[in-house]
Amino acid sequence: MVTIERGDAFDPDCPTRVVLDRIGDKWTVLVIGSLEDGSLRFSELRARIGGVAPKVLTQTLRAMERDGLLTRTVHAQVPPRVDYELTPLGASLTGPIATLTDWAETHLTQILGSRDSYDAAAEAR
Amino acid sequence: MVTIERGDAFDPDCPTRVVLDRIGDKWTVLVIGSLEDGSLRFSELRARIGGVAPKVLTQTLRAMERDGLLTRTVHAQVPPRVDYELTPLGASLTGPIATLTDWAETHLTQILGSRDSYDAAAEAR
DNA sequence: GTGCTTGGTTACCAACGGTTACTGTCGGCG
DNA sequence: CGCCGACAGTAACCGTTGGTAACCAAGCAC
Repeated sequence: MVTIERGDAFDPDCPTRVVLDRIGDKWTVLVIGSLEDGSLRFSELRARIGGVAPKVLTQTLRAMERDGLLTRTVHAQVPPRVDYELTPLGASLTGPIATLTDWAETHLTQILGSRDSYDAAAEAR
Repeated sequence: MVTIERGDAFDPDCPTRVVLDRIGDKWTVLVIGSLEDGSLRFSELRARIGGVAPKVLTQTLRAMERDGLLTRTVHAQVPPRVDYELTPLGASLTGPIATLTDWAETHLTQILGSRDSYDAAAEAR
């Protein structure tokens, strides 16, 4: 057996890397957080997530749709309306992501502090 | 109190974004995984993590050191020796990351399948 | 002196993320 | 009739970033 020793993702050819890349995408995380409690339309997502350019949001949404994390529903209306909604697969990601954001919130001050002292030391150097 | 509505990270000025950015970095995740069970030297990390360029590894390690996730110890030896080791803060990240990689491994086939059908549909279009 | 090892740094380059501006469509309004 | 505005993007451009290849410094063995 080839026991890939717990991590697996250390092999650049391992597809888990691909998944990690997607999860690692900043916007993906924020989109999932935004859709956690219901579907939203494009412009609502844009407003909810501060500072995202439409092109980038489109790219992110398409990639997520491709990966089966969300569904894209176009309503043939006069002002076009497109709803985005998490699939069960996408919803199953909210758990792990919540774990991560919890960690971030908990250790935020610690990190910022460490960063300050590092910069101060570099300054003095 | 300013209740930032569960997510917080939706404000681009919120420092949690910064933390998410770091966590979202592909290499950071892999470095933490590599150091999980003990310190490693630069070249060991390089070998362990497939496909990382020295420059990028250096950047990643410096950023992590700055954030207090790991310590960098230089031994004044003839062939220089530099050891990298997780701090308690860095080690506390292994939990959340494990959650994520577990998810990735569990849903990998599902994602890959979704991706295939999406591509097939696009092909036919 | 030359070569070897380790741990990087320094050009250099392509690709991607991001910003701004523009498009298409249709209803409504003047 | 003709123009405007809303929505959901797309197009063109451009700067930063990730990545590659080459080089450097220190000391010891030869």
